[in-house]
Amino acid sequence: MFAVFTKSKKFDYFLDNSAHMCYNKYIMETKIIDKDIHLIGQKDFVLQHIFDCGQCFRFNPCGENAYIGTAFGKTVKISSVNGEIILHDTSIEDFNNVWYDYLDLGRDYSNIKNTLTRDGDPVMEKAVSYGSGIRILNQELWETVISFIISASNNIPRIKKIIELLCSNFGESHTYQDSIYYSFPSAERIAELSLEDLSVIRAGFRDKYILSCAKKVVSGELDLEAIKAMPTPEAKKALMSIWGIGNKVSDCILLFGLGRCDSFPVDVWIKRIMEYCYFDNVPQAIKTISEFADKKFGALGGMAQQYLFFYARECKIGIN
DNA sequence: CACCAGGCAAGCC
DNA sequence: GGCTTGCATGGT
Repeated sequence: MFAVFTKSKKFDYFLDNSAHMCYNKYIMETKIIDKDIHLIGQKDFVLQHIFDCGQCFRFNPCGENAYIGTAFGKTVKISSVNGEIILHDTSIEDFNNVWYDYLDLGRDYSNIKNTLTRDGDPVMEKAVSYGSGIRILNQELWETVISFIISASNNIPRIKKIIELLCSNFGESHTYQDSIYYSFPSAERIAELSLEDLSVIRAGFRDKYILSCAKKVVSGELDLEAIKAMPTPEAKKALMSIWGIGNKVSDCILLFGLGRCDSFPVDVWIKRIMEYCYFDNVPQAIKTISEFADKKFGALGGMAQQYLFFYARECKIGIN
């Protein structure tokens, strides 16, 4: 005996006594038990691959096979149990409006991996096998801009620490599972701070970039919504007009905040692994590596970049 | 102590 | 245009 529970742009939900069942056109089946949403048969989804490949800085391990983090002002714990992905203590509304897109659940990563390894390239075969469950998160643009300004000449643990301090000091608090979490502070909130106020986050020389960027957004000189609609070259140019954002950081923002999957950011890790795997370990100019990647990976450059980045870090390739 | 970290801006030539 | 240098902070 089924009854229609609710209907969204992405799913039709049916009520079956205590459990809501639904089916989506993209592979997976979804089951809602109490306030937990179970993704059954979700392919190409490994929490460690998604949250430990340096694309986002606000999700952290939480016990065995679980991560907890905040995005779009909402906190969620995601676990992996017996092949099911469980989003804990969330709602259908948040799943549809936030987490479905954030986790990029509408994209077929098997197809992407097949395409990247189609030519039998042993490098991509290996990279894809290491990070088989990677998905590129669709993150909030403002947060991505500031996060990657902070990333410049920095290491991932410290980037995470600085962002956490930024949020806990200046974000808005909310409660999730009896603990307090903080949203990413708005441009308006940051713009009203002084450099001295901001010094508590220990961002070093990047503090002035953060402040300047926030003020540009608040004044309207920088319109992030307009950038979303721009073709990639124009969007990149607009991003690079921001103090503290250069070639590499803008490529990261294009990929992680603007969904431009062809963007191939070349950082020290990517430079090393590309030289090691494709240039006989001979140092190359960043521009050479970019052009090689664009030609080889084309529209899937960003995807390839994430598999390579994860692979390089897992294997410490290029380090000695 | 030096060197490095998901680079960038500014100052040179 | 391309190349060099200083930069805040924390870890090894």
